[in-house]
Amino acid sequence: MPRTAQQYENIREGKKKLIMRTALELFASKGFHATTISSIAEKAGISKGLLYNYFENKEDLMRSIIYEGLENLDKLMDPDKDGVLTSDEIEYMIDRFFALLQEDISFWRLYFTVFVQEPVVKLVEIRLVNTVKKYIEMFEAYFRSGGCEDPYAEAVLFGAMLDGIAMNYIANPGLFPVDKIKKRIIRKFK
Amino acid sequence: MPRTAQQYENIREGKKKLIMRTALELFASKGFHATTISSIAEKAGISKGLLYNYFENKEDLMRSIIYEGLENLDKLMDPDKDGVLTSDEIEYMIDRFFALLQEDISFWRLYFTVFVQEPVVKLVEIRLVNTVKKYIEMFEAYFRSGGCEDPYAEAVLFGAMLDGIAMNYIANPGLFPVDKIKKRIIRKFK
Amino acid sequence: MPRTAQQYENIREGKKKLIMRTALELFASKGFHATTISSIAEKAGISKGLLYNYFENKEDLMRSIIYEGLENLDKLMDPDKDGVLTSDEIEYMIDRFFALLQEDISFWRLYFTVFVQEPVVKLVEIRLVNTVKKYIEMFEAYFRSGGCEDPYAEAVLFGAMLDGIAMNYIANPGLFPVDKIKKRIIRKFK
Amino acid sequence: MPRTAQQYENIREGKKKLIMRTALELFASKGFHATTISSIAEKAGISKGLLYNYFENKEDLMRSIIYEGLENLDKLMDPDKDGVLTSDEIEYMIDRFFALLQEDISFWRLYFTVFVQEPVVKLVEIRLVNTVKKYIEMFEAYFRSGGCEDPYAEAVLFGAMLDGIAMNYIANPGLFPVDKIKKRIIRKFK
DNA sequence: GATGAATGAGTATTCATTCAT
DNA sequence: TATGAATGAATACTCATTCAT
Repeated sequence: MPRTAQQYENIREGKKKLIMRTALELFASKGFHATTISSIAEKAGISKGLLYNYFENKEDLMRSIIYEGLENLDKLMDPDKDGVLTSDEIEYMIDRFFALLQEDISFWRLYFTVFVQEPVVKLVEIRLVNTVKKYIEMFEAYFRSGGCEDPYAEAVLFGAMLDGIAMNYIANPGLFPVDKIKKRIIRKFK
Repeated sequence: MPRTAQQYENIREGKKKLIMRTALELFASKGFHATTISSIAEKAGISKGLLYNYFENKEDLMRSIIYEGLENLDKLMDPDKDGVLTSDEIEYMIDRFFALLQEDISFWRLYFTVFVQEPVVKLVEIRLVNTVKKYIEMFEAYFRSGGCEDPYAEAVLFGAMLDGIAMNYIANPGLFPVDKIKKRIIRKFK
Repeated sequence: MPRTAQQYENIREGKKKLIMRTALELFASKGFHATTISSIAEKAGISKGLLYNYFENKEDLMRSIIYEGLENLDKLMDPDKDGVLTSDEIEYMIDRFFALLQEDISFWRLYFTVFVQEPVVKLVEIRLVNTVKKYIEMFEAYFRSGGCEDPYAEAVLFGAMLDGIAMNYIANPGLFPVDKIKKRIIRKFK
Repeated sequence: MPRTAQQYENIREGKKKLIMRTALELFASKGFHATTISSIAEKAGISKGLLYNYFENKEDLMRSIIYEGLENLDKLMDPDKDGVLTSDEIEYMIDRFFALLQEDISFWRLYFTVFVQEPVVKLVEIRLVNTVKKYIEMFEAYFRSGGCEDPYAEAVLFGAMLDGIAMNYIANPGLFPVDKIKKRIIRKFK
């Protein structure tokens, strides 16, 4: 008597998450190329072969992780989904941004790995560019409504600053003065 | 025959520069792991074996490139070597920063590769942290002399912003509004 | 309940045939090694596990297919089972040979795969050699009764020719002039 | 002081031949898929890595072997290169055919492996079809000049017979009555 | 009988590095 | 100094087979 379809689905879902989480941590700490499939499997407590039951190959695994992360980002960062940020929403967003940064440093490390570095997976790059573009547009609208003279440049600068903060934070989480920086930003840009 | 020795030295120096320049471009465009020694040798027009006459191994080559880049950075960014930035000097520095960014995009790509991502070469990381620290200190002194209430946080924020700008620039050089951003920064921080 | 047992038996028999037929086609088109158990199961619409309820392993499946094919060959090619071919029987046999060739090209492809090439399954080879030997003996007796001076050589040549025809036919079924060849052979050897 | 270009060329040529000869024997006896790169390297007394200095991959190695074999066939089988066979030439050709068969049974085994079986290498197939076509045309011209009523069918039949003979020979070299068969063919077709 | 998740040994291929010339 | 043939350890990926359900 085989398992029911639902049972199989549950097994698959759990295992997939486990593999993705494990791989995320390793990719983030050692980099994509330096992380071996064997090490992922070992750390996840499964066989190498099983990994290929869930992901076509190493790149597919990487892509899946990034995609899921970007989806989470989308969900959490645009509260009312109207694409327009109020003054309170920008404060909330900055708050969420720092929270996410501290919650899941591994994802952000991977995010920058992809963003800056090697053309690891082209498909991811496209998705990434779109996400970035969407944020810039939201910021631009925000600064325009605030009467800024060059809202596009201000938006790009604001985005770059957030990137820079994230990057410096992940490079040295212990020494980075998160709270002070957060306050300064809110004061400066709200 | 001292001249002959000198000539040899010149040849060596020239070859070394050639290899480093070639490797820098490949590392920056394809990443450290994805760049093979063979491809460097081929692009530089030398044999694989010769490369090992000049560098101990692939990591040593990487490290040499980063070191040289950081030295150039040092030279160009602190004009009078007194570790103190005047208002004019900070404008000059910002100007130089953008100039360097546009002059040598490959180096910056590599810089971020190392900064954000994989612990490619530990020795480089130490050198990098020192450079960053020095800059932050200079910025801090500058903001303190300007009467800023929390000069350290402001310095970190300023540094992060420059990082973020550089990162976004190299991610998409054609679309990044360099000049507008430069103006805004000078106005904001001078 | 003997009927139920019989029904089970029928189900088993049907499934077994289904698997064998499916595997035959895949083995013939892609080769033994390049055909995966997964692909057989998928094409047959069953699970991988079930396949192992019917066959011990991949080789056993291969062997079963070849055995069954050779049995069919035996049945169809020696009408009166007396081991002696009359002139009419040889015409009938040639006719049957071409009919089988056209009916089941997949089996013949597999047959030659085993015959010529890799020692895929040793057990099959023995069975194969016996079948071939039996045919040669029949041919030899036929040519001897016809007064041929070297009936053994003639029989081997005749057998080789049939093999060669089959091989060329399966290599290029569309272009091979089956009917003309058949006529020529009957004229030549009857 | 590096070796001269000629020295390198000699080394490469010798090594390439060694690898091809070794691989031919293994491919022929065990089949393409069942032969591992490791086993080829080991038998040839070289490292696995070196093999990839000479051939792009396993398929490229296979293709190279078949190509070279077909070129040898071309050289040996059409003495005066005019594409026309005289009565003496066909006798010579048959003679050469049997000589080649006995000289290099490994190549023929491989030849049939490719001919009959798995679509190992598509490029080889095209080359093979062309070779076969050329022979058939030569035979057809020969039978036409001899006044045969259906020279094309006769040519195909003749080609098929040679194939069948080769196939039966390699399947069982010790038992196959080579000389008797050769005589019969010459008598029948000259 | 039937399922498909799980295993792990096996394989092709890559590439930094060495070294004889 | 310079070359490139040679090595071998490392790695992604495959697939026949098992087994809990």
